[in-house]
Amino acid sequence: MERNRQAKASRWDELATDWCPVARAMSVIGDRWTLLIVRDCFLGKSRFEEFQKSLGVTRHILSDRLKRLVEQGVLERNAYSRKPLRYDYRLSEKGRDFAPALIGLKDWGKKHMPVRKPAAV
Amino acid sequence: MERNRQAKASRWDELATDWCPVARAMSVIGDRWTLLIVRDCFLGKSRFEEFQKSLGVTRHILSDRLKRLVEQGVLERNAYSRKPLRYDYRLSEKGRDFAPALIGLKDWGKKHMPVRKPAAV
DNA sequence: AACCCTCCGTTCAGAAACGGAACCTACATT
DNA sequence: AATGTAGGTTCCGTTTCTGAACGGAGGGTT
Repeated sequence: MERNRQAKASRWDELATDWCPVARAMSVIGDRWTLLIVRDCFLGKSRFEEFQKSLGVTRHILSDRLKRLVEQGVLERNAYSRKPLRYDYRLSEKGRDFAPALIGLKDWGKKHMPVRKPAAV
Repeated sequence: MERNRQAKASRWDELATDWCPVARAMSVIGDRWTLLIVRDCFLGKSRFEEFQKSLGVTRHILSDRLKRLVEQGVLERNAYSRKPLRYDYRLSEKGRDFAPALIGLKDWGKKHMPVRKPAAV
């Protein structure tokens, strides 16, 4: 019943209590997908299927990451339809405050990670 | 002999060719440790053992991440001792340019991820 | 009503990544 | 010769992720 992610403190949860704020930030976004979900939110996406199509991540992981982001208060989940009960995910204040960091990453990527074609097949 | 990390393009390498600069940035730092190594570099650390003590990451993973960061041009590896051949790792230009993003993350962590004691045992 | 569609997930098996500990190499110290 | 230090590598078991299929609640179509 309880979150078994909580149950046994992994390296992830250890980061959450680190003295360094960067490490604590990484305890939320320190994986391949979470930050990209946040980015998609900044780009106006808000629904499960939108994220899934955009990222190509497995539904399983996406489901987990969204849950985590909501738990962490980065996203807010609310029903946008009542008849077929459907939820979407939108940035909270905490999430919107991520903008500067995201811009920093964007600028760095833009400057230092030029797109290179995958080696010709 | 060749890097087998290269051999089969995993999800990681796909990110490196993504249209979005944030995604490309994540292809470098999108894991639990890499960014923290970079942070340590900003804090003046430069040697394997220093990183290892600071992060508590396994030597195996640390070794891999350092190699990756050097390949990516974020760090530069140079021999600081010749007699017992020893290397250290220092930020390149590309690495130093990471400062704004790092500061963004630090500010966010500071504001939104208060240190909470690990639940009392 | 029977059928198919959409949305938001969950389940399962196999593959990849990670963690912990021991080991290795090269030199220096005692 | 034994011990220590720095920078890794190897081995192996555990955790996490992927890919693909399945579920279930509702809607729309015929």
